[in-house]
Order: sequence, then structure tokens, then C-alpha cells
Amino acid sequence: MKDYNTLTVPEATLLQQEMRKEVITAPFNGKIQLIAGADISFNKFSTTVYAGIVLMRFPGLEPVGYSLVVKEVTFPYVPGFLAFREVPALLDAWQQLPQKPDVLVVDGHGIAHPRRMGIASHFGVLAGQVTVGSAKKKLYGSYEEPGEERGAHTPLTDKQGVVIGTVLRSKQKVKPIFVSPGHLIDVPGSLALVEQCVRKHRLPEPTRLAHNAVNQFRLGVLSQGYTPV
DNA sequence: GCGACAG
DNA sequence: ATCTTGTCGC
Repeated sequence: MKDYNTLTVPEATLLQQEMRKEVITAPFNGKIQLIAGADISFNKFSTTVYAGIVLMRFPGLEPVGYSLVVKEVTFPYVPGFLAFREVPALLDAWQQLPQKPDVLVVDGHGIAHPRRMGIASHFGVLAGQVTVGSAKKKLYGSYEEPGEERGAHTPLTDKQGVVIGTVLRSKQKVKPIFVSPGHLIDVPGSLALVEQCVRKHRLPEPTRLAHNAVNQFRLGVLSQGYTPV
């Protein structure tokens, strides 16, 4: 794989324009028995990132194991280029998994991106895996505020009116989350998947647990490697 | 030129 | 993203 740390933003943009041709947003019909969530954590001003993927059964969502890894990253955080900071480390965590999930939920957007290449799509294309993006804030697109009741949702569209994701009120009286297809799944499918992963919190269990794990990992509570639950 | 701007 | 206390509402 290319060394993202030496890329310039213009070069990264060209890479995204090439990779967008590989993204597939078609209905996913396979059965899901294993699902996973991915996230990154790091100390402010540090180049060390703590990446993690948590495996869990579906639809029960019981944790199966945690894959944690540390990596040095110098590519800066630039809105629209998050993948160049986080994907390399996530791929390491991915390869460390003893078994791969049927779907991976990534903390960030999928095709709800200026060039349709959010981190979930980027990872999906490189790993050849089904991915879904679940973000806490909008990066790109227009939408109407969904109703205040749990489950209310509105479409997220691009400048031409094409639907690129869904704004979902995962819980009553919380800010909505942004769901979009990463790779090998469509908008309705990604929404249905995430809805089934929401329990008692605003964020779906896969990314919520992944966030908790990488944070504990960074703080020294959890250790590097794959750990079965 | 002025806003918007994942993590 | 991370830092960081008390405070408001369910």
C-alpha cells in the first residue's frame, strides 16, 4: 500500500478521484452473523494513533473480541481527507482479526463526501469489504432536520439532489447521526443496518464500543493485539 | 470574498 | 479528536 504520510493534499485528491470509480453502492443481501465497529483515538498534538476494531455477533451485538494497534501518522487532519490519517492504522487492526465480520461500521462518512470517498468508502474499497459510515456531524450535503422522535430520519442529498445518506434521530432528544453507504451496500441498507445496531445510546453499538476500546487502549487500560472477550 | 468544514 | 466542572433534564 502507498505511504499516505508522504502525500500532499492535491495528490490525495487525485487518489480519491481514482478510487471513487471503485465504490459500489448496490443492495446488500447477504446474511449478517458478525459485525464490527472501527475507530481511532490519539492525544492532542501527538502523531501516535491508537486504532481499534471490535468484533461482535449480530443481531445480538455481544462483543467477540478486540483488535488494537498503534501507529505513527503525520498526514494532518484536513476535512475531506480523514481516511489518509486513519485508514492505514485501521487496515493493520483489520489484518490482525482472526475472522472478518460481514459488515464493518466506521466512525465517519461513506459516500456522504465531496468526492464520494469518505473513510468508510475508502476502507471498503481497499479491503474489498462491506462498510457503512456513521458520523456524528455533517461533512457534506443538504438535509431537513428530522422529527424529534426516535427513528425519525430525512435524506442527505448532494448539490444535484442525489441521495447520499440519511440523517437519523437515533434517540429522542439527541442530535441526529449521519449514516451513509461505505462500499457494497446502498442507502436503505446502510440505514437499516445502523438502526439495528442502536440500543440505549445515540451511537450504534459497533462504533460506540470501538470508541470506548481505543480510548482505554490509549490510556493503558487495554493492550495491543487481538483479545477475545 | 464569505461560510462550511467527518475525526 | 482531546481537555475539562458543574449543571440541567429525563
